[in-house]
Amino acid sequence: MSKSKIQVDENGKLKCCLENTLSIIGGKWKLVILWHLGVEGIHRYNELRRLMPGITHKMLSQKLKELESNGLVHREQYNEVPPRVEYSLTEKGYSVMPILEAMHKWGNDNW
Amino acid sequence: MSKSKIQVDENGKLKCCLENTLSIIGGKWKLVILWHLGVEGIHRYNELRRLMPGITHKMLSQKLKELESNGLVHREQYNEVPPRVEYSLTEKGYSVMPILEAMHKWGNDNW
DNA sequence: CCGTATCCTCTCGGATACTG
DNA sequence: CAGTATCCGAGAGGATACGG
Repeated sequence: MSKSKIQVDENGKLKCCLENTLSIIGGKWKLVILWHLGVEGIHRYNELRRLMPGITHKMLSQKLKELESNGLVHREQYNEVPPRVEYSLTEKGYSVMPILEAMHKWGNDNW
Repeated sequence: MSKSKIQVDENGKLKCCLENTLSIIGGKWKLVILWHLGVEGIHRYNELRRLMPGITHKMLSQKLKELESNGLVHREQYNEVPPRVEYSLTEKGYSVMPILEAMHKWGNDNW
């Protein structure tokens, strides 16, 4: 097994990339949310809740807001009664799919 | 942007893959440790400490032990004076490199 | 040199109730 | 339906001191 192609640009540079990335898509729920939106497309708020039985109201809205402010998720609100809000991935959101695929593959290979 | 190739096998199956993967390589330090060992090869304990200025004694030894018990890291102890311990990646450890590369690339592209 | 043991802080995430 | 507010507990992570 040869060494990786990854090279460090300067002192600590790559480490910072990893930490920056983790700060945006880390935690218990963000990758799962991104996966649902990436694989299945647009979802309403309560659809996402049903798809993630373990998540709480607070976590879902909080993580969606964080993902939106980081430009990974787009929030479309329709002023109807009852209210309707649809979430989808942005271009930047889709760009994390390779990470998701790599993790999914690794999870499959090691279980 | 078309949908991802990821497909869900059954109800919640892929989500579990992600969560299992996260449980092993998640957290603040594990990916950084794997990166150093994967890119630079074998390292002694104190070398790793110097490469990760922020990490504490407790975290480094704790995370190394977890990575070892999960079969990602190999620990080789030499009974000399002073003691010497070398850490390296196992085959399974190297198998997480695609995830690391994907995250590194994403971090670079988005900064 | 390479750790472990304690103790402590602080953030993440959960439960529950309330609002437009 | 789609959230926000408040409170709370557990556990991750840090500082420091001690041991083999």
